[in-house]
Amino acid sequence: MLMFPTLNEQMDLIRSGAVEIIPEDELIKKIEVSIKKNKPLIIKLGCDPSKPDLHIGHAVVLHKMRQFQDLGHHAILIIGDFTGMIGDPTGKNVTRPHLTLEETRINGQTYLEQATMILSKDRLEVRYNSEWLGEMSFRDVIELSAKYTVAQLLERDDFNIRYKSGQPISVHELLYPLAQAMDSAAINSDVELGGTDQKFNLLVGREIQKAYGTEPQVILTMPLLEGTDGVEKMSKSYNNYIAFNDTPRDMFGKVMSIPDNMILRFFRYGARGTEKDIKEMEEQLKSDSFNPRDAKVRTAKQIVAIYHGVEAGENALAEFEKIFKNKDVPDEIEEMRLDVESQVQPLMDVLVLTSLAPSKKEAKRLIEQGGVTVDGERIGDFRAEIDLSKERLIKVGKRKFLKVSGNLIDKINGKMYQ
RNA sequence: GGGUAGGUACCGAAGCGGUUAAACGGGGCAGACUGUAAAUCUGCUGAGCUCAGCUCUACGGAGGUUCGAAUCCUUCCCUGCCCA
Repeated sequence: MLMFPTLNEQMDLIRSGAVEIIPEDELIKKIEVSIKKNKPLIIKLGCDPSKPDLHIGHAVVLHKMRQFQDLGHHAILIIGDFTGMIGDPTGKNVTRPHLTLEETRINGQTYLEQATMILSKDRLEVRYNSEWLGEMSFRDVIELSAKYTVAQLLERDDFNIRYKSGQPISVHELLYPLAQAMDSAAINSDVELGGTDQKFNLLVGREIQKAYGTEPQVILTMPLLEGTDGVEKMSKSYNNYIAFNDTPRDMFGKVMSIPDNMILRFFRYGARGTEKDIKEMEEQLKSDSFNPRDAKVRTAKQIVAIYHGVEAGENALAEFEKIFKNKDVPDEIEEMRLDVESQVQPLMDVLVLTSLAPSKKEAKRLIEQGGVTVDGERIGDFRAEIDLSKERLIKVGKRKFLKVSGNLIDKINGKMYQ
């Protein structure tokens, strides 16, 4: 038999880090009923499978979902395979390309794999919204859209801005919030989680649930974590993200690159810092004798540990110190063998063939700017050649390392020598 | 349906017949510096080559005028706004 923590215990944990809970008293009531009837709440989190690469910004809300699971509630992850075909309006004036159902399905699977790095697999249900949205007839859609008005939809900030500034809004984009709201009605969610940018959509869910005669969900919003630049929100398009699938080394380095004033935020929302630890770090950062770098290291280690384990966090730290403090080379460097007709190759070509540079022009620039090192020796002449008969260590910029060697092949019949 | 304003490189935005691979800003990359992959400063930022030079591709698409077009003309596509 399940035992739920007390109301206060639940609320303390649920409130921590949340921006808004609307309306909070309804949540309290729901939890009270849940404890009394010993019945878990249904917690909804929708995800957009058009972008299957999760980053730490997405993690904020997943961590919250996990807390609900730990409290004994039932998590439903909705993969928006159907809505993915529409694409959530991003506020950008470009309407995004639509994906096919198959594509969104594949992405959804990838998404799930990553999400379960944070979510528990117990008390987790995964639903695809094509299940109900795909079944709706045009009549159903009209019925649904009759329950909401254009003016209400235009209240949404990004619609509003686009409308006022004369940028296009397609009708299907307007329909998106309604589709998402339909999900809530379909699964009877008690609580829906989302980033603060989702507030509008989440609230529409309440209205639509009421319109279909079910108890409205409570919405809980989490902040949007800024990216490594500390300015824009974390997003792939700003290239300021830390992906779940980043290597420990990259993850660590990226955390180390955040501005000092972001340390606490990353610690709380990215590293899952407890209230107690956050307080402690806050005090430390206030003291002059404390080096903010140490707080960053702690945050970085903890974040790496979530995705790669504690040991990986320690190793990443060691590597980082090696590369940047001691300007040394990392322990593990990727190796690559190139098929060549001659062991002596122009360095520029090698850079392009190994994808260290995207084009020969770019390779030339890198060399001329002194960004390329072979076996520790800086090469300044873009015409330089490199002998690949033994393994060479090429370094491009501060943090790209590659061991390259040549693999002689016969041009005529493609046979390998060696 | 009528009128009108637009569509420029990764993004924003100049240019409105030649000296424009296209000002400026952001972003990105490299170098110096640093606790730091932060901040700051400097440089670079379409591609290929027999590389202080040459060639090709590029200003929504397709044609045309011209010695020469992102810039002028025709036409098509896309978008905003106003009127109906």
